[in-house]
Amino acid sequence: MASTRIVNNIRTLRFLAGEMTQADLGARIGMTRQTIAAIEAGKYSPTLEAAFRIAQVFGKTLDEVFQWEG
Amino acid sequence: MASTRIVNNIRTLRFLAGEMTQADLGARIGMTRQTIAAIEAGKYSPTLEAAFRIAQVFGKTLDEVFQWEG
DNA sequence: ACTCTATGTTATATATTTTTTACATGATGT
DNA sequence: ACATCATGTAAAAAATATATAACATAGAGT
Repeated sequence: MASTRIVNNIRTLRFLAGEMTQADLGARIGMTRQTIAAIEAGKYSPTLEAAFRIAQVFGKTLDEVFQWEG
Repeated sequence: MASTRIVNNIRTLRFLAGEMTQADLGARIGMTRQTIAAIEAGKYSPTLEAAFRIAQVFGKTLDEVFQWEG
């Protein structure tokens, strides 16, 4: 359960995108709502490919969506 | 063996960083040289956390190191 | 020719992410 | 009160990433 040191603003981005739901986001990128929830909660860090797909939905770069607390 | 659609310039960055070796890079971020080799070759996409560590070694942002062929 | 060093590659094991299924709760609407 | 919807959460299975160990090759240096 190694909670990651990566934070993200997916929640905010969903809100700004017309209150897009976790399920909607998941459906758009072929991922379940549970996985979206876990990533938002920082339970584990997604695959780079998953991260790219998420960022693309919001038209953002990776670094705009995810930040690393080195 | 689902080869990923993510490309990277780790190889170039290693070269520019004084021909840093795969083993050196791996040691710096706690990863084996085999894993570095596989990532360079695009055999699979790294974890977002692994990607952050790699980018940090070269002082680059994620998007400068990894690009997505959407 | 020999010895290093860096890299490629493969097979197997371990760790981590993601899916699937299921149940729970709070908010909203009828 | 009831139904619906978004979210939280958890356990087990499936998929994927990473480690470890081993063997191979090509290049540089002696």
